[in-house]
Amino acid sequence: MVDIKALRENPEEFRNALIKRQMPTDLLEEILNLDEERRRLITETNQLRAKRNELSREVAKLKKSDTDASTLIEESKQIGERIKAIENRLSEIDGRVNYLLLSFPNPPHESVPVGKDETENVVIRQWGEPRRFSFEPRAHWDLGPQLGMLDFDRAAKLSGSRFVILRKELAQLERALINFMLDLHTREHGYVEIMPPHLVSRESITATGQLPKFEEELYNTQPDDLFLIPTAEVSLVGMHRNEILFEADLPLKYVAYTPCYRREAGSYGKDVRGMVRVHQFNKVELVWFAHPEKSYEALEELTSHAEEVLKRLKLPYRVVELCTGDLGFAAAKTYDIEVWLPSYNDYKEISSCSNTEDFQARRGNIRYRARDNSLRHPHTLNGSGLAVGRTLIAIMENYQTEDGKIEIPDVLRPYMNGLEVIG
RNA sequence: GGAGAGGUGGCCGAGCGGCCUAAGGCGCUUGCCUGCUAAGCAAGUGUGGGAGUUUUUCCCACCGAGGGUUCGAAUCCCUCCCUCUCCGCCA
Repeated sequence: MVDIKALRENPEEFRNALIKRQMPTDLLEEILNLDEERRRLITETNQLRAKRNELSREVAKLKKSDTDASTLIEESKQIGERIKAIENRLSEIDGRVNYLLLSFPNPPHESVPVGKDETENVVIRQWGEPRRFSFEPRAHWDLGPQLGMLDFDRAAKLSGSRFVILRKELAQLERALINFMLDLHTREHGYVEIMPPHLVSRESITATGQLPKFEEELYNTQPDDLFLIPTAEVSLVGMHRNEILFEADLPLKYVAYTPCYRREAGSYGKDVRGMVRVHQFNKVELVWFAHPEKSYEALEELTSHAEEVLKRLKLPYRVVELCTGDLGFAAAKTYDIEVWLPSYNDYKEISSCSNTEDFQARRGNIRYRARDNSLRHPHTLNGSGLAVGRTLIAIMENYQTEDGKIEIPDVLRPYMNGLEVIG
């Protein structure tokens, strides 16, 4: 959530933020108009309340001295009615302003390249070389079923399209990847491992920014109105909702493995084959609560932690900085990590690392007590470390052999009982 | 699902119609003292909002959430949410 005070004092900056994001600016104008009316009405009710409080004190005095106070009481009553009338209008405005503020995207950081869409993202660095195959490489959606280890048909029977069943060594490899990633981040990168709930309340998921604007992307459960998390970021950030942290404890670094559930409502034509885009996938997620002055260093560090997974798996990747037009709603700055996929003959997103600055902390009322005793919002960062399903795809396709088998990357063999090849 | 208890500042906890401008303690900050640390002593320390000033300030709201009663609510009434204990069911 943006800071209404900052918005009021510097509307031009926020208007530019919307323009850079290729978004209409009408919600900004509406907020400014309502905010002005709101402040006028607040001033008015404050004055009326002050008057009423004064009358009340006098009534108390008169009653003590057994004097008639009916005139004052009558006046006080009338003031009460006026207050109520204004309050009705005020709560209407509050509701609307709040909704608009919750719908306002995070302004991009000044370092973010301005651009209209994903074609203007900037490649920052590249690691490894795509493998040159001496044969025609198979796509994972051919290779998996051939091995009898990916089953899209039965998954569709169970749940519909965009679901997948893993079998045998491929299921085991998915589990190995999860453990490998968790071990790396907890043992070498200093993260605290969390196993959080996958069902969260409306309030929790509003804090991270998925609500109120993107409800159609979420699975909602009734009658409890709980949401299946689209990413563990929701649970990890939400953990500290309405809390006051200690400055000395920052940064807090969490890692969690969870499944992620996404309706993929707007993506009917995209990635229709295979398990690149499915409604349920596993992910290991990294989240930081960082000191505001150190959050951009933190973003570099977090991104490097995600990259380290790919380096150890020896999977070629590149890091892309998203331009303003492609930036997610809650992010001030984002690096996407893209892994090489032979089936796409291109790099494909496998991690997205973002600094949301105080955007989520504000929405979630997460603060910390600074050394001078003041309260401030920490910055929150999140990144996949990594999307497990897509990592599995990358291994299948990049490590495949001519006879349709899959070599197991060295670092995963201890997690596979020493197995070297699948198939 | 049933019965009971409870939700008050960063934390613990008192208050149960106007003297609450929320006691007291812990913690935290600063200073003093001090081989270091700890202890001790002193002072300070709630949040949010509005108006003004940009140094000093004034006003309003907030005691789980929302309604209600009242001239006036942390305090009384209603609804809801959450936590804990016990019972039932259950992996």
